[in-house]
Amino acid sequence: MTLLLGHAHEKTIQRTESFFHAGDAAARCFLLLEGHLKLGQITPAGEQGAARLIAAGDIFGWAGLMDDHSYPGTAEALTACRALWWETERMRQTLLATPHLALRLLALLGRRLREAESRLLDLATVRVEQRLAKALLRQPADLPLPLTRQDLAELCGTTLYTVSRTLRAWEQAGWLRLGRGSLRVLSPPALAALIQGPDAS
Amino acid sequence: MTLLLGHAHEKTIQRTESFFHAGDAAARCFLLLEGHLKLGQITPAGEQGAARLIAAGDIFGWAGLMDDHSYPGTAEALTACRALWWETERMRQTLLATPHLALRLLALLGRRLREAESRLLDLATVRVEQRLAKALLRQPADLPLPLTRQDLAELCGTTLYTVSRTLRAWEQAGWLRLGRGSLRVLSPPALAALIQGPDAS
DNA sequence: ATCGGTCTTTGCGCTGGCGCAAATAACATA
DNA sequence: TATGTTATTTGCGCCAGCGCAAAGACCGAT
Repeated sequence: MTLLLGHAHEKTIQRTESFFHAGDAAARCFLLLEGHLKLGQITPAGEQGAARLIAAGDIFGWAGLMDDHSYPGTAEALTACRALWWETERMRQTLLATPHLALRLLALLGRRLREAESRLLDLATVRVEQRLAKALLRQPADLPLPLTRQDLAELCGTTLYTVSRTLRAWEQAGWLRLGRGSLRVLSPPALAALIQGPDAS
Repeated sequence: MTLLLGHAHEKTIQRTESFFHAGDAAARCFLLLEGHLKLGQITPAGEQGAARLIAAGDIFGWAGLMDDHSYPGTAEALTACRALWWETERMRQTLLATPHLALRLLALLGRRLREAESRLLDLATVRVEQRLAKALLRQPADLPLPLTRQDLAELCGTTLYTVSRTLRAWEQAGWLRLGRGSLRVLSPPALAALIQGPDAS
C-alpha cells in the first residue's frame, strides 16, 4: 500500500476539462478522489456515442494495463475533479508486487463488465422510457450533476430529442423538476414503477 | 503454472448441455479447450436476452472471483465442449501466489470490457443490418456453428424475425447460403461494404 | 443591457423494426 | 413411414423513437 501511494501523482481539473481524450496514448491510470466525470465514447463517424459516469472512489483510464495502447474514450469532468494517477508501467510493477491489489482490481473490473452486459441486455430488451428512469434513479437523489439532455441520451442509448420529450412529460406529471443542466427527482417511486412496466397499473 | 494445472479439473459436455445456469452459485471458473458455447443472459421477465460466444482458448464463468456469488448468465454448448475448471476459492489463492497470472487475467477482462462497451456503442448508434453483418464476419469463415435465428438475434440485439428477414434478403442477393442452424458466408466483401453504410454506393 | 453561444423544447413526418399469427420446412424418434 | 417437435419464413399492421428545423430559454461576458 505504501508502494502504491508512494508513486501516486495528483491532478485537478475543472468542469469541461478532460483527464484524457479518446485515442491518447494510455500511459496513465486514474483513481477519482473528488467530483464526477463522464467517460464518453465516440462513433467512428465522430459523433458522441455511449457514455458512463464515474464517481469519487471509482477508477478509470486503465486501458493501458490491458495491452491497449490508447484510451477508448474521453474522460471529461462534469464537476471539478481531483484524481490520483500512476504511470501505467509502474502500476504494472506494483500489481506484480502486491497480488491482493491485483485481485481487488480484478473484482472492480468484473463489476464493470457485468454492469456493461446488463446495460446491453437493457438496451436490447427494454424501452427508452425505462432505461431513462433507471439512469435517473442510479444517480444521487438530488442529482446536482450538470448533465445535458445529450449526456443523458448517451447514458441510456437514445437521442437528446427523446430524452427532452420524456423528461418534460415527467415534469408535467410532477415527478421531477427540470432546469438547464439540472434535474431533481421529486418522486422516485413513480419512476421505479415505470421500470417495472408502464402497463402494470 | 504447475500450481495452476495441478488443481485443474476437466469436464466435457454435449451440445445443448450447460456448464452452468444463470443464478447458480459461482463456485467454479472455466477455460474452454474445445468447442463453442453461448453465454446467454435472461431478462427479468424470463426471456432470452443478450448473448456472447465463447471459443476455444477463452475463459468464462469467472464471476465468482469478483465478489459475485452467482453466475449472471448461462453457458450452453453449441458444439461438444471440453473445458478445464477450478474451484473459485482455490483460483483466488493461485492468483495471489502467481501475480503475473493475475495480470494476464486482468488483460483478458479488460479486453472483454472494451468489447462490451463497443457493442453498447453499436447498439445505440448503428442499424440492425450492420450489427448483424458484423456478427457474421466475426465468426469463423465457414461458420459451422449451429446458431439459430434466435441466437443471432441475441448476439446483435434484435429479434429473430428481423434476423430471418435480413438473412433471407442476403441469401437472395447471393451473399450467403442458409440452412436450418447453419450459414455460410459466400461474399464477405459484400457484408463488409454494408458495415460501412448501405448508402455508400 | 445587450449580444452570442449553448441548451432545450416541440411540431411534424417518417420509417425501421417489432411481433402476432399462420404456413411451411427440417429434423428426430420410434 | 408416420408423427410430434422445433426452426424458419413471411404477410400484415402498427408504433416507438428518430431527426430535421425552428423557436424559445438560459447563461456568461463585456
